[in-house]
Amino acid sequence: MKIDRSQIVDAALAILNEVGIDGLSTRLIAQRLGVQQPALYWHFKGKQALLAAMNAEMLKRNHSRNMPLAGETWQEFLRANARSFRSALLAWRDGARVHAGTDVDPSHLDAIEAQLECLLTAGFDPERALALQIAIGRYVVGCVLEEQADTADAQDRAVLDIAAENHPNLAKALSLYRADGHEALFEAGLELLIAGAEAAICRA
Amino acid sequence: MKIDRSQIVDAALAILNEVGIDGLSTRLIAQRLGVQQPALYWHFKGKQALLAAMNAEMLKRNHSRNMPLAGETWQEFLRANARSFRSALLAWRDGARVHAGTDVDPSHLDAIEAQLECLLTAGFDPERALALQIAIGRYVVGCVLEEQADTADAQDRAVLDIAAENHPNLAKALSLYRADGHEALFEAGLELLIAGAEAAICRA
DNA sequence: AGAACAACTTTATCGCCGATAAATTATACT
DNA sequence: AGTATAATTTATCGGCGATAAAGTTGTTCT
Repeated sequence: MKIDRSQIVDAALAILNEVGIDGLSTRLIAQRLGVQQPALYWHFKGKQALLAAMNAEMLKRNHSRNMPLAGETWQEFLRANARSFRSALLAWRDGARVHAGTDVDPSHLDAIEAQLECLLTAGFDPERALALQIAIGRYVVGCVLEEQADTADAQDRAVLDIAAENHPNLAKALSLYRADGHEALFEAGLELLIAGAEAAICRA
Repeated sequence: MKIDRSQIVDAALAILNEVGIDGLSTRLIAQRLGVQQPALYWHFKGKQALLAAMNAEMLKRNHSRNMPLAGETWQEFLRANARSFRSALLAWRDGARVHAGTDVDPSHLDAIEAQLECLLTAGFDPERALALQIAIGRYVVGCVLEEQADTADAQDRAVLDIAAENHPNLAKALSLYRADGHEALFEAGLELLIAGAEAAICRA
């Protein structure tokens, strides 16, 4: 059987969804491809390189909104961009853990350049523009990481409920948290960042 | 040799700083304690439980600003709290990776309650107060995670420099990024979140 | 045709890992 | 002294990422 890099990445992503990143082994991937495990090492230097390729493929498939559109305000673009990034990480099990710990992908530099351009045109100075972009990126990764790590079962939730009985503020907030879910929480933080940027640009 | 949980956690944290989380093995910890590896399993159900204890100890030792002080504005407290949290994660190698993937520590519920109280007094509704706290927490984790993952050597930096030659905005931003460093970047994002919260509360 | 070479996979093996079971020793209490 | 409980040791399991070396396949040059 002859295989190439893209087949390996495809198989690895499929298995990632089935067993999660902790269960993702080179042996499992090779088995799926009908090949012996060391064969993968001809195509990838090591597992780290494979994870980097998986990350790139994840983003390529789902992170579509990485360039500003004509006529789009910077706020609209930042929202769309952040949501697109989040979706891409959420689209695969443990996507955020796959992404974290990969280096900057040089193929995205064009997009970064265009994004900066959009912010500079809006009146940000280069320092603030970069800080804003990086802050949103790190916020997104932090959010998805916790969202995908959230394995709280009924028992865990009960423990929190009992603890909350003596913490009225927490109890109130907790019920809102559960009703709204991860997405509303993500959006709320995203709006904080954008509103903060608006305030900063008005002050400038 | 007789050991207890706190000795194990101490040894594990020391070794964490020496070899990083990927090199942290139960055998290494046991060796340091002059004990056989399965001995650890009497004190901890598994490695996950040990990591949770390490996380708790990390925060206990360094995350001191987790309660609002009398007379402190909510902005001042949020800043101090976020910086304290960040310092605690930075204080050990791969601290953010240790922290990510641990569940909410019930022993911190009192602090969370007091923090919410502080924000509610300032005029936030419970939903926004919780969202603000969570957003800051996730932002901090995202920041430290990338900061500690940043192993870019001279060669990586050179690759970025070359790529930046065709990307003037990126080049400008990059030089600022390198001059200011991780801390300034962290502070900039933190100020965005707080400014956004100020805007939200004024609108309410 | 046949040799040389490169591309790719297999077989075999290394040293490590987390975890469990069962036997063993230490400690504390009566 | 004797017994229960706490704690550790020995032995072992299955699985992991990685490497070395041998084998296979297909192409190219003469």
